[in-house]
Amino acid sequence: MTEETFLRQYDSTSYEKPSVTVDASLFTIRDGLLQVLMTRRQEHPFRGKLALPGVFVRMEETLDAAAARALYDKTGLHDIYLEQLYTWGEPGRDPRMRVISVSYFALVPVQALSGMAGAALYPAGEMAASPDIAFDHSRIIACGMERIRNKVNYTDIAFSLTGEEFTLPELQSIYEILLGQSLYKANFRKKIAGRIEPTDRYTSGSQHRPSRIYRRKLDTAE
Amino acid sequence: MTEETFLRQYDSTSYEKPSVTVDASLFTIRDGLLQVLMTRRQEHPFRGKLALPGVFVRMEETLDAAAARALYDKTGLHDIYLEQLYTWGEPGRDPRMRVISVSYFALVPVQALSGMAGAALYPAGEMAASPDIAFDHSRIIACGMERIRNKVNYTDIAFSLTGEEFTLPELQSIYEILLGQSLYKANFRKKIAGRIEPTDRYTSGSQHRPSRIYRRKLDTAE
DNA sequence: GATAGTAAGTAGCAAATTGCTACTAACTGA
DNA sequence: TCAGTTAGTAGCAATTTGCTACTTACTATC
Repeated sequence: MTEETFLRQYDSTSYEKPSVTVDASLFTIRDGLLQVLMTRRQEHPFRGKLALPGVFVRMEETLDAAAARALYDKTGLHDIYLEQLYTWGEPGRDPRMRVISVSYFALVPVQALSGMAGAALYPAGEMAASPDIAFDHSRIIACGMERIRNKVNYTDIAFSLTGEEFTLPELQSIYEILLGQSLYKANFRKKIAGRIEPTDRYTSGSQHRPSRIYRRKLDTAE
Repeated sequence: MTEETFLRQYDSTSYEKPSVTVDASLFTIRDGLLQVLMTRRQEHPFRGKLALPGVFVRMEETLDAAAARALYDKTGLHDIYLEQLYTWGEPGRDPRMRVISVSYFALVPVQALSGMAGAALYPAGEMAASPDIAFDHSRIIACGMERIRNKVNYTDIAFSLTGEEFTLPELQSIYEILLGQSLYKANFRKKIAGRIEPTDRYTSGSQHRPSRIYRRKLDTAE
């Protein structure tokens, strides 16, 4: 059957349709590790297993809005960095019915989650490798981690994981965790020098040299 | 309403669901330009406008399979480079009903399309900029071009646009077209040297120095 | 068969970036 | 004051990139 034939015959009420959901992986850095927000399922299927927050897409709602809603329901957070990741549609990925899931990933500084009692964060690396996660959510997390790793070097997503103000050791640590490798201090500083600006303040309280506090430079038209 | 409540109440038959389609942009290089396969719509909506090949996803079919089917219907080609691009779900993108479209892009050497009378290829740049394309397919094409441009440098997707054998001037031209900039011959050659291997043959018939024919090296474990 | 035209292919230097080591600076606690 | 610790800087070597200029190999034409 060609596409034209199929379209001509198609009637939006007469064919069975898949359900569409959005699943969102919210990443943050805590304790020097990339961690991901997960919920424990109360219902069949995969009852008792960890899963990503997800919602069914409403008829009048954009996909982005559905993803934001899934995270808002769990965290109370608005306006966080959110990006579409990949769409998963394997028949059988949900044993109940055909479900097509549009996945998203989000990045927030851990401070933003402080109210949540930190309850639902789990190390992303472990989640990506665990065989004991609901649905195909383990693969989704792995996919998100890979996407982040790829984008760190040519975008500013790392800044989504800091507060407004940060020190360079903090920022470098974020880069290192996302990339999974250590970086040379001097080179790192040269590379990001153009994207940050110093404040005149310094950290204090540590028992070593204080570090200068920076903020992001919103591009002064190069 | 929280997610748990929503899930508990959800019954796969009682809610209205969006339709799910797959739209595929097949790119190739012809006449020194990136071109994309399009069809002219025979039906409402956007009758007479150019659109990407697309199909409704069948209940028992993976998304990848649906994308392959959409292209097979138009080209007769199997086993081409195919990658998921982005999922478009804006309510109103199809005036008939809520349609969520998972887009894919494909890359094929133009020789593979020879049988098709080349009928349906159009310059991708123009399609991406044209306001007169069906649905949001113009944006999808723009998104595909951008993805390709980003991936050229850190993957081998460019090879999907050559035949089995190629000359270095040909390959360089593909890179230049995909990247939208010219490259230095000597540097280009150094960079891809590790990923190709020479045959002992050369082109002939041109009225200048023949170029050596290469093929892709399937990685000999570095 | 010499020569002009053209594109393939190579050499090699300059500039920029990256890899890496080693230093100096600023704080605290003993 | 000194030891411990981390922040921050200097600077060289190695590699990659930007760029120019050359040599090579073919055809067509005089």
